[in-house]
Amino acid sequence: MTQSPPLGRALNGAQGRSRKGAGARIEGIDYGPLAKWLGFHLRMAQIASFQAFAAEVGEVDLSPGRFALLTLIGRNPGISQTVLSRAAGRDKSTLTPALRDLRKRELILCQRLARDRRSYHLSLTPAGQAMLRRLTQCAARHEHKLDRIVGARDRPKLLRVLNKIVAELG
Amino acid sequence: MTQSPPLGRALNGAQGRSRKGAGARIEGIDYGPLAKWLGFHLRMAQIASFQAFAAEVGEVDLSPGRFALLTLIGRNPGISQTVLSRAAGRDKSTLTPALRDLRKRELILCQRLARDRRSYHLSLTPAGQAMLRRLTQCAARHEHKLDRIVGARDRPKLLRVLNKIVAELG
DNA sequence: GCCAATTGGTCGGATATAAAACTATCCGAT
DNA sequence: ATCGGATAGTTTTATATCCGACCAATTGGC
Repeated sequence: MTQSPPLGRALNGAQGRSRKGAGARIEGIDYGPLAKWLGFHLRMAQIASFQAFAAEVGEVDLSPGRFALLTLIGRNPGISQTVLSRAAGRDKSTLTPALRDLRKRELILCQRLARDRRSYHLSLTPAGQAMLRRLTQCAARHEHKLDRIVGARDRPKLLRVLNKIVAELG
Repeated sequence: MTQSPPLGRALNGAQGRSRKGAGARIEGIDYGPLAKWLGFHLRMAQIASFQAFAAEVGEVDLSPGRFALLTLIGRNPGISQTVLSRAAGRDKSTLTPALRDLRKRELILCQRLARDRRSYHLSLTPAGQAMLRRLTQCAARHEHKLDRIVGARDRPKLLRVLNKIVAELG
């Protein structure tokens, strides 16, 4: 048995921050049933979105995946790693190296509380908050691009459908 | 600078075949701006879809990523690795181990033609065609699930939007 | 024809991810 | 109070992926 991608995987996640290939459909290729399958197109759209986001972030040296973590920690100070992993849709073991990196960069705080010394309480440092603000602006530009593509009218519907997929498949 | 995901991220593709966590939104968590961002939801939906597909495939020991490759090769016999990689939205270097595995399992044929001895002409073996048929049935079941979630009415629209994202961001 | 540029594929290095096994801690029942 | 099960994180192992560097074959300009 193997992994995925990341998809995705995902979207952001396990994919790279490539700017090269990948994206548009290729001329002269018969996609067969793939052309009609939502799963395949979800994957392709996620990859494209991820790459575009990475390009938007650009010089700021923080991957989209880390950005999602920062946002969730910023919004939920005191969150634990396990809950964070589920919120971000990743395995808890994945977070160990990611959070270690964020901690090393002084972007987050990992506090062991006396109350329960198994878990950590995660929170942002001031530097983390500043980084989050900066990235949030990049993300807003990226979302603006997507808005132009999707259209303001269809956007809420798209969000609803994606949510439904996540909720009912999970 | 880092990679992604896979998507997938993959996406998929680049994601794993997990069946565990990941999927539904978590109670009591404030997603903040993430809740409104298409990029994030694309990622989450792709991960959920990927995992559901992996569960559907189940005992058949072939990952969703390999399945996309088989489909594309089956539909485009004689395709080269580079074209295949772009069609599948992955880097060409990624295909080297994947195709080696498919070849070892006798599912595909890699022929060097005298015409241009750099490239391979890829095609399915009879076993590959049988495997593809089997997986196509799994995929159909998976798509049927998605159909129930998305609704037959909205499905074409969703496909169109996802396509547009891929086309215009690429 | 010859050499530079291009193209197809592979390799090595780095990161992301998941699953399973493990450690440490906590909690509940007896 | 103690022991067994549950919970939080980490580690280990295995894939997947990207990117840049590389090699081989082809092609085009001269």
